[in-house]
Amino acid sequence: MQDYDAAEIVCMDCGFVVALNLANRGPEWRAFDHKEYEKKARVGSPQTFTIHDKGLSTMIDWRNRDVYGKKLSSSQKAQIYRLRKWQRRVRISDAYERNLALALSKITKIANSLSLPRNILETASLIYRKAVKKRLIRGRSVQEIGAASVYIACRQCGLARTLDEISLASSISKKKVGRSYRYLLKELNYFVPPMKPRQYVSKFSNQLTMQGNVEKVASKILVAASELKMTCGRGPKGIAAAASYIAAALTGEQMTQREIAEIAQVTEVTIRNRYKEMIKRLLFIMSL
DNA sequence: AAGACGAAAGTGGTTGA
DNA sequence: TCAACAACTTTCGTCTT
Repeated sequence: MQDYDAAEIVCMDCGFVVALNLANRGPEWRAFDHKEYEKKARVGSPQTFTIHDKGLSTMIDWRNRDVYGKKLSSSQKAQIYRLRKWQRRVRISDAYERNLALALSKITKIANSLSLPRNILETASLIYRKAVKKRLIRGRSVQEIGAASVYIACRQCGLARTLDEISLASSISKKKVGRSYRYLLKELNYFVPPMKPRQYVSKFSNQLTMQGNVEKVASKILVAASELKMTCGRGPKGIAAAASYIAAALTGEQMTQREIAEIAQVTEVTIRNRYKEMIKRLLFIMSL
């Protein structure tokens, strides 16, 4: 996955940055509202769901000149003026378009502040479009639905982002994001599998700047743990944190429980409980 | 002195009557 | 609508390195 805004190639499994400094082949601008969009749009830009008309519309130049650069006669000028007016009306005429333009810019903002890869942004935009089409936004906050779309997009792509992070980036309370999230899932008939601990592990090890094999060991522990049916009914974060802790210890990279608890957003107690269970079971298996 | 440990009470969200 | 409930957190005193 390529993230042009951050000029990175990002692994969609774990969010790991594979390469930096790509050439940006997309448009060099971003549009936050329709006016700005009109100023910056040009032919040949790639299609994207993040702009309300998918970046596909034509636009009439504002200078009153013809293709040869000659000034237009006054009757031509008047005609062009009328054409422009109509085009404006056609493009952002109804509430639908206006809503979309606003919401997509909000979604872009959230995604950027979380430095999410481009395809998450596209997915979130697509989800939002569906929501609008089904008239699910009526009487609801655009921001809330936007934030929820981003969250769903993350979950669908298996990127470990918590409600907290989304709520922080969008400055909308966790409760509201969660509510809208469930609402969208229900109304759009989406199914989102619960987070796998595995996905958290990669996130943690990135944030902890641990070496690659710590992550590998942690994954192995998780596989073993889930085979032992130890993962059901438990919060995936706690399990992932515990696995990371054990893996770090095994590879001689000793992390304190607090350090892991900090970035995993669980308490040391939870890590302790999980990892004690795991150690017990794993040792038992190994002694067979 | 810092980290790890564990008991006990508290919290917020889900479930089932 | 409400109480029971499971998972997790908070708090705090004690043990270990």
